[in-house]
Amino acid sequence: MGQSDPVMTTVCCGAQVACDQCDARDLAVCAVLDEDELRRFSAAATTARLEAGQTLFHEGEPADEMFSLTEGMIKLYKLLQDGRRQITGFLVAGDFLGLAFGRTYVYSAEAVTPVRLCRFRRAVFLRLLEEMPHLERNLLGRASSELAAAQEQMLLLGRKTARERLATFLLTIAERQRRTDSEPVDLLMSRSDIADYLGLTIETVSRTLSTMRRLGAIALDGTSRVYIPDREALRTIAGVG
Amino acid sequence: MGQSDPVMTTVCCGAQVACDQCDARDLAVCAVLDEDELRRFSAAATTARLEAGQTLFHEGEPADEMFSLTEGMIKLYKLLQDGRRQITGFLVAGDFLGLAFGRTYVYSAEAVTPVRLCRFRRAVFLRLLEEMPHLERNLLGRASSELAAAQEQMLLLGRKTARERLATFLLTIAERQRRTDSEPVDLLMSRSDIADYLGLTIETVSRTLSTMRRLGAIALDGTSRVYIPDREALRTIAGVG
DNA sequence: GGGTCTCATTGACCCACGTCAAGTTTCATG
DNA sequence: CATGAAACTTGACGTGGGTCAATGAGACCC
Repeated sequence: MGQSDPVMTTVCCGAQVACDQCDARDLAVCAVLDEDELRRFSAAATTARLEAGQTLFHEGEPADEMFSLTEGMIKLYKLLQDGRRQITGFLVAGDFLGLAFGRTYVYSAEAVTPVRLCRFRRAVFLRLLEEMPHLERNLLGRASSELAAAQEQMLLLGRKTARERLATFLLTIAERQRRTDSEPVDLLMSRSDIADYLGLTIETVSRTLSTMRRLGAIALDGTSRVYIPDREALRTIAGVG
Repeated sequence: MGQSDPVMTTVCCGAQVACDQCDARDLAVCAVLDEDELRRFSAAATTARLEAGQTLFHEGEPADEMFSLTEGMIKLYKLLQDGRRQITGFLVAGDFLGLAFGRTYVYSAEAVTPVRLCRFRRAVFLRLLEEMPHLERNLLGRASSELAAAQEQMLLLGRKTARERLATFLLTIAERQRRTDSEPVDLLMSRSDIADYLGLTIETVSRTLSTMRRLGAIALDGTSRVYIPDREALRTIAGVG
């Protein structure tokens, strides 16, 4: 029980990660746990890694596991039978996924970049949830924020123009990366992912970004590095204060 | 403490409602409370009524109260400055609204039909939440389902055609009203509400319903009563199994 | 350095849905 | 049962963004 013992997760895929040197230690659900809780929590977890493009799980599969993302980016999406895809969110370090009280996953999850995650058996996690009220409160808070973000996205998908969608998207990413106006933003995901997130086609995304560049609202360095010289101007385009 | 005492909520607007004769008793969050908890819970609540069209709260206002809808229908929506509106959901008896860990409401809420609700001061409700783990679990389950519904709606708004949107909408309502194929479905909300929920215009909603009627996929009685002769056929149109 | 593969950009054209403008139905009210 | 007023439907037409196709730009590999 010495305070200096690193809390270790079970070895998996050759990757052994100590919670106290985990990038997401202060971002993820485990941030609300005390030392003893963290010990039990991490004992229940295994770690996993995925390469970019690998699938974590598919919509409709039995929801036997839940995950906490510690590194990298994951996209969540739903498909229609003919292949039309809607990306419902991009998750980053600290985000939790797979929480399902139903029996199956309601979306698919795929790595955008290489990722690391903590992995929990569903039943084990639900037991921990009952033992740790902090944890449950934290998850409720997360669910509540995600819901607010989902509603914001419905407004975007239902009522905004292509230009407003792109402006909103860039601002959201810029705020998430906490950069100043002069620093560039890294998109990480492809045009195809952006299109499927914003309810557009890759051509429209490309054209709209080009137009914004021509107008001086943004500058592009390569395909995924974006400079936003004046966020306030972009906010005006985004149609939201 | 006699078991036969009806649990009463505080009088408000002249409406006095006993929990044990409340329509939503088995649907709402209070369904998970034991008798003692219910007593404390209802002691913390007042009841309220709204006429159709009245606003419960506006996006951006301080989120000082939370509500449990016991009767009628409420719509949630967000606005852009120029008046474009996106309805993010229709709530019915048993649904909870106003849960916000942030300081302000992130959407507006307005009565579609006359409604009754239980009303809680935010601080009081959050205290009850800490005392009643069942309640917290129930809210987490609700938030989780709402999130799944929101993702389904993103798929609809981002990727479905007008016809698919209407078919999906009608099926969702039919399932919510738990009617058989031969019984009609009551829409309750206006074409304008349907349009703003599905990311369309009222003209497109009207035209699409007319086309579906001409094709025999639905029959209309007045403007808000819809017969669905063959749900499976509508499911095919909706583009989802 | 050249070949190839993938992803992004750009152009030409098209169509589903939006806009604008009449009708028409419904329903509340005297 | 008239009389509005609001809600809904229908038609004619316009357009934002989709589709299809060609071109360009990296990245990777031999």
